[in-house]
Amino acid sequence: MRISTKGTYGLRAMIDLAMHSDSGPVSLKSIAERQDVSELYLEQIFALLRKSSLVESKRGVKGGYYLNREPREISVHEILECLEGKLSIVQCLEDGSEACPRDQICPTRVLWKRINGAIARTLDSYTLEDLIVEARYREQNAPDQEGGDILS
Amino acid sequence: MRISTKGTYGLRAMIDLAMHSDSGPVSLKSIAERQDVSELYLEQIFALLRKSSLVESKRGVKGGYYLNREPREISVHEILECLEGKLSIVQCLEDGSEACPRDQICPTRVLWKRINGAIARTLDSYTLEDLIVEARYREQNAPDQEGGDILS
DNA sequence: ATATAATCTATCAAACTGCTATGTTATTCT
DNA sequence: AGAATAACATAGCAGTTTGATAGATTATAT
Repeated sequence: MRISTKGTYGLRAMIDLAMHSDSGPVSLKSIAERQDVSELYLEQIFALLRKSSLVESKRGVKGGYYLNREPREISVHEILECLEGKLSIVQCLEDGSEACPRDQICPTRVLWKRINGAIARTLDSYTLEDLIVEARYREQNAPDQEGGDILS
Repeated sequence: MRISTKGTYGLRAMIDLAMHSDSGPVSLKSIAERQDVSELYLEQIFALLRKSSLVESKRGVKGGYYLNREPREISVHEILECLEGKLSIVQCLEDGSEACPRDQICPTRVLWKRINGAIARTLDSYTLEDLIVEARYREQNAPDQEGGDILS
């Protein structure tokens, strides 16, 4: 299964959320603005994150979302599985997939399992905190985009 | 990018082709029967394999396809890329994808690249020959399915 | 000549993706 | 109390992809 915008937006939103949660709940509106994605689409994404208890919410004015655990206690794997379902490079090894009649003789099954394993291991090795560190680093070292105003 | 049936059928078909190419070209009809997939669909798949020179063909009676190289000289990666295009877990790192305006600051990019790398490395480590060995092994050790006739 | 099998082009239904639209409910602030 | 804010819920929808099918043409062995 390829990771769709649901997963990529969601992960970026979680990083954004973590980086802006010093002063209470973070509204989807603010995340949507900073990340330049549809707020309505984010709503759907956060509905899933909430169901998996990765975030909690507070309604009304000054409301918004906040993380339910420390960033270093949240693996990227968890976030993506919550949004995309069990990740598998092929459909036949996916969660709800009906049993393949060829599974006993299929010579490619081993291969797909290895790839799924490699993906899972990579995702498990990253926590949300790791990505926050990465984000902060990039913030500092990014080419200055504000300066663009002057140059035309 | 998830690997679709195009890739999985194609890979299985290549294994099948390799295992039955002792006596000249192998027809798609025979592959389709053995692998239980649509012959017309296989045609589209083999059109791609031929364009990438992984197979060659001979028309007419006694015609069919044959491998252009030895199975151990053909990596699974090649076969799948030929059928699915450059494999990437996310669209933004895909081949024809337009440059992401956020690529300099995106904290998740590293992660996707790692996963793509892990997938590529796994696929590179398998040749068609490896899968043939796997297939022969499974052929021998599979639960006897012919016996089913007797038991109703 | 006939049967076989590749080759080519077009079409298509169903599913998925990436949204948008339209509300309703809860909470804070004035 | 009332207005503004923001989560929550459900429905719809255009565009793309997927997994084929259909029909016709060309090449080759017997």
